[in-house]
Amino acid sequence: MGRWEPDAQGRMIRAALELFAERGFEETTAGDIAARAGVTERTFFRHFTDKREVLFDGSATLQGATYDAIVAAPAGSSPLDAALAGVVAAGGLLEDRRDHAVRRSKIIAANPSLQERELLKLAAMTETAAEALHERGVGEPAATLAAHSAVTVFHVAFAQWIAADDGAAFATHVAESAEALRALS
Amino acid sequence: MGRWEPDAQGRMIRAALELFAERGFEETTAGDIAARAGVTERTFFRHFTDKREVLFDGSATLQGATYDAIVAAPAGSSPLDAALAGVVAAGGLLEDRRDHAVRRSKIIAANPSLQERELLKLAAMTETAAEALHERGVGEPAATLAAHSAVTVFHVAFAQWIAADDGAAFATHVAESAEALRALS
DNA sequence: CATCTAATGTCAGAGACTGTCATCACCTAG
DNA sequence: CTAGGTGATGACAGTCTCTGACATTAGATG
Repeated sequence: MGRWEPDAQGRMIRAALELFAERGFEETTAGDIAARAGVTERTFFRHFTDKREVLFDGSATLQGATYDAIVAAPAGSSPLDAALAGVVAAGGLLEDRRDHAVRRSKIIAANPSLQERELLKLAAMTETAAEALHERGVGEPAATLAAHSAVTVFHVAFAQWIAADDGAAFATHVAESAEALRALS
Repeated sequence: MGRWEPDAQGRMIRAALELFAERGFEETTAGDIAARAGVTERTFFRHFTDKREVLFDGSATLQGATYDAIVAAPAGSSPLDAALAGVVAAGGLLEDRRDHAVRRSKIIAANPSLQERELLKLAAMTETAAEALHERGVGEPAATLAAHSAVTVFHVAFAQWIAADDGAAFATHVAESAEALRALS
């Protein structure tokens, strides 16, 4: 258990979210976050590789869920359908924390350097999805293209899910965006 | 005309490319680049908003070419075809500087923080493409999805164009990737 | 009680950027 | 030909991000 106050990482994440919302990302120093969490700046950088990373703690979990769902998709699924099953699973993890996602999303939207980091995480998600498709026996370039398409759908569906306030499930937005994508060709 | 030695910006870009190739991005300081270019560090940051930006000078040009080509695409083109015409135009600008593109690409591939910046530029390209499609009367979400798809094709085609050494035109790689993308649905 | 270990604290320092003011090189008006 | 005017650069101080090295602490273990 915690030898000092428990859950230092969680405290820092919450402190960062508060401070970024109050004053903005650039106006908040790493030392500010650490102080509010009751630790030193040095401890902050032991838990997070850089100041931005404090907002992207759960991305590894999303990636893992995506990978598992793609591998576990029904045997007859097309590459695109399997990849879409992956992003639906990722969306499911966000479902019960929508207000947190909204707050976080606003902060990111207000800062280009945070958008960069988000794009990097989405790129990692794309690579993971492509690997999962390889696991299913999908070759190149189909795997990479299907992964890109699915993550694009995730991206668009996420934006709609955040913007809409109608309580529609994430999976519904995914289905709609996927339908629109197929209609392009 | 130049009051001091002319083309300070060009000198810094070339110096940066050399130094990043010689020692790596992180091992090169902004002061190193400035010194090789014959200016001070302060002057470097007057020309480039940050150290990474020195590698992304031409991206605005690519964006402009993409926008223009999409708007100028044949009247009957589908949204996806128009968007693809845009990325083919962007690729055309790279065509006669392939070795430069290869060197730059290697440096970016070796550094995550540069990949972030590249993803941000591709995202900007996506937004530009979507705007150009709006100009053609394409609505949402079709415009955004077609833009994403086209930029994905650009991304994949670029990687193949860099990797392949067979002198195939950029447009050929775009056509192949686009064909594979359509085959998904 | 002695020891070991994981997490934290303390301190010093390099490097990325920014603000401010002086300076310089060329251009133009008179 | 000389007196500004202008835009780019130099000089310098300072903040913030991030890292390395070493000491300290609280709890687990024997």
